[in-house]
Amino acid sequence: MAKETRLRILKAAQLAFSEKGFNGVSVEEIAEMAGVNKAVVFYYFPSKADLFAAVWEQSISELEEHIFEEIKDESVYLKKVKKFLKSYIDFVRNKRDIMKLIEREKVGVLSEKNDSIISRKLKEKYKNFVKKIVDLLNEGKELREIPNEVSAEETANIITNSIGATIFDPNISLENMEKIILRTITK
Amino acid sequence: MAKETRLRILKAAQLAFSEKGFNGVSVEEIAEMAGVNKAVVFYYFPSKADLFAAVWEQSISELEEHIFEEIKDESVYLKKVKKFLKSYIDFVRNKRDIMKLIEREKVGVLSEKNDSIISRKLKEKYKNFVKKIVDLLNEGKELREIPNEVSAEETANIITNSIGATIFDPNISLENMEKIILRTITK
DNA sequence: GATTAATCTTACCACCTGGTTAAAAATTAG
DNA sequence: CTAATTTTTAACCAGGTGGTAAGATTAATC
Repeated sequence: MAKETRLRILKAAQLAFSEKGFNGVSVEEIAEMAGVNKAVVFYYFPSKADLFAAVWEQSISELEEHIFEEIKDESVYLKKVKKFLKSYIDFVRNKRDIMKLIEREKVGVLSEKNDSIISRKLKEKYKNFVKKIVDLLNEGKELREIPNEVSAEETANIITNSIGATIFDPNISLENMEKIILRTITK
Repeated sequence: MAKETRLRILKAAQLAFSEKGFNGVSVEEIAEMAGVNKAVVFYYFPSKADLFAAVWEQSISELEEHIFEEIKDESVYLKKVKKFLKSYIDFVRNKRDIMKLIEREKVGVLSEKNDSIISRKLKEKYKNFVKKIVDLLNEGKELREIPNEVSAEETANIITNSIGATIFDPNISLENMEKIILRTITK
């Protein structure tokens, strides 16, 4: 066992939180799923909230890396933005549990009420991800590929909030989503 | 007191659930907010889940009625769809707690694996609301005001998931959102 | 092989949870 | 005014919660 234990707990927590949400799952459940004793969880993570923080940061990172790694070599803007949407959709399809976690906990993370250092960091993490999309869109405006009346912040908001939500409605076609979004941002 | 007690509990629960989510709030908390004894809550609602169900159904109804009441007299399609967006935005602005509740619990309601009669009804309630938007959009396609390549289901998905989410980001301009959505659905 | 450090287990705790019960208070009906 | 009914109260319960303490086991260091 030894060193991979922490990772097993993280993975189990990711799945558990994605299925039942932070408040819907107990540390004992997570421990069972990871095949470890409950106290071991607290050995590796000071509290349930800290465990969640670790899961959140890792989940956003995975999404972020998956999307932006694939488009970084593309220099033709329109191709880049198309690749961006494709890889976003790809992530929703293949990493359903991570996407579900993000969708489920987004509200709790962004909800302004709690202002502890830990929750401010989680908020930051997510906002930073969105900002990268805003930057991508602004790049297109500078290149005159995206019309000026399409504001980047709001478009990024539309993209992030509507693509992820599709996992809760099996009838939604991601291809149609892609088509509509592309239609919206291009002339 | 007497008959209005039930309503006070409902209102308190609506606020409580919107702020902390179903699992994040206890029945005792709700009771305190409503100014009643905890047992009174169980006197009016058989269980916490039933209380939530009542809150959910009422919240969706309020949103639904607010939006569709205002547009039912409009016969010019483009005006109707513009009014629709305006009243949607109006609701987000003025009924923040209800919107927050819907945004927060949407995931839980839609992804509930347990197919109990109660949770199936909640899912149904929300899907029915979305369907009304789909119908509105399809009406526009029949009237040739909305292009065929803009699929109604996916557009409704975009609208419902992105407008509501704005409450968690104070920097998002609802007017810009409106502009973008209008741009998307019209030629 | 002994010492030290890292990891894991068992047992426990105080508190909170949704929910119940039986009786008291308030309201309504006769 | 009294009896029946509705509404509210306080006290309680069994099970679960996040979290802790102390010791046992394993692994690393000398």
